[in-house]
Amino acid sequence: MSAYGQFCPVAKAMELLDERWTMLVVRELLAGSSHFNDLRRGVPRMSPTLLSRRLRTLIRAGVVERQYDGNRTSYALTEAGQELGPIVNALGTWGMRWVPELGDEDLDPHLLMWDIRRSIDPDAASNGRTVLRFTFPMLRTNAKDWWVVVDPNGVGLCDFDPGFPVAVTVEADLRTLTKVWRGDLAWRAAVKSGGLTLHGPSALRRAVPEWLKLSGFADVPRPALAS
Amino acid sequence: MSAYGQFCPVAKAMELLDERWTMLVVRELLAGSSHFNDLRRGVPRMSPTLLSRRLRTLIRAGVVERQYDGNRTSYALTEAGQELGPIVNALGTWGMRWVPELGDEDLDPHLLMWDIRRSIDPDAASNGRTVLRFTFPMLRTNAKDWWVVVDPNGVGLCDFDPGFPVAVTVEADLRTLTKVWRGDLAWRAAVKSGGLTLHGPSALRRAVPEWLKLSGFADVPRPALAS
DNA sequence: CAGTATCCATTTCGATACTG
DNA sequence: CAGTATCGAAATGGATACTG
Repeated sequence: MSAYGQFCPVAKAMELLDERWTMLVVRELLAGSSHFNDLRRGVPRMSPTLLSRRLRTLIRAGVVERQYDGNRTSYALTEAGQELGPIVNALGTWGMRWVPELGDEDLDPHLLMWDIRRSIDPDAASNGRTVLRFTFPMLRTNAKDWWVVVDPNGVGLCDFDPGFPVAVTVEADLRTLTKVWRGDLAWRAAVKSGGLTLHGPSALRRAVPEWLKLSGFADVPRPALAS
Repeated sequence: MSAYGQFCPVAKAMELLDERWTMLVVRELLAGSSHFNDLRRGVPRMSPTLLSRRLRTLIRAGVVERQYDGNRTSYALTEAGQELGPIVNALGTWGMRWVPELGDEDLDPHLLMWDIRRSIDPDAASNGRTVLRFTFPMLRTNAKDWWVVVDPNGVGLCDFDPGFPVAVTVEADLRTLTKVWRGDLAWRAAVKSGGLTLHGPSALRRAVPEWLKLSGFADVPRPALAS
């Protein structure tokens, strides 16, 4: 029931790509996730059953390949999948420009931290391990506190205290940090508004914006607003 | 229930754009249709109720504008809608490259003739009105015979004999003409295979390929096939 | 870690007929 | 021409629990 009955190549593409969640799974693969549970973190509200089904559909369509390296399963984009990169990029750019408002429903600390984690350069921790703590005081859930462990070997994300000393704590309103990440709000303005506060030695505090890269779409030029 | 609960701009874009049929309506608007019943011809299997609903959604999203010119309603893309042009294009290109097979279900004489009609240059009829007849002998439906009336003022499409003298008749197998239109099969090869035959004075027969432009995606380079 | 199984509420869509 | 009304069938997906 998902076929359009059209020979038009746009229709043939959309038969696959307009299924709910599919583009977000592709986006997550493009962003570098390759294991099932990593993919899940990029689409936190998707049930594992559905993710599994979408992956199978993408494999059948020749967009994704399943690999068994050693004893882990992983997923990778085929050449066809890689060619969706510019499309996902264009969609994100379009979304930034024309769907700028976020509802409270769109804020998600799990996804935000997952994205932030991914964008941190491991080499930022020049001298050994560095831990950043993020806290969202307004949240009452178990998604309130996060620890990002930056290590030359990689960047880890915990929702529990891993026990290492914390260099800087970022205390933020969820919406504020989300807007900063998206490039909707300047870091400086966020701090000024009180929606974002750093705690820690001032030298380290000043270094935080160096580590914490923003979304790849943060620099998309917004359309001039008509009023 | 169609929201993703993500601040990611790709997700925000797809909340709108991954709804079934939506991209095809946009494609049709980009191709130049602006009236309800013209749009319908570009998405023949979509019910009018659903088209109406999608248009309303697109209007609410700021992608389409409804206009009342004189006594006709028409739809046009806004600036946001125009910016979907490159995306639709990229999707069609991707579809050509990676979804090359067409099922019998994908063949549709209504859509094919609608597309062919659109691509004919009215000025091709240099000396007054010219009528091309298309016939699909294998079809038993009322979609078997078509008349394309090329006139300096525009190109009309009829599924009944308008009564004007016919310059050339194109007799074709539906799949063959569809493949020619998509650029999957060369005109010459189609004729040779017997899937496409022209009837009429040879001077006019030779002119047909000049009038009958192919799909905008016909020239997309196909990926090298692995075997 | 990498998924499957189950199950039902909800949505969605297609077909058809009809209207100002 | 430009839609709306209605209605049932199908599918879709969310939640949750479970498994090798």
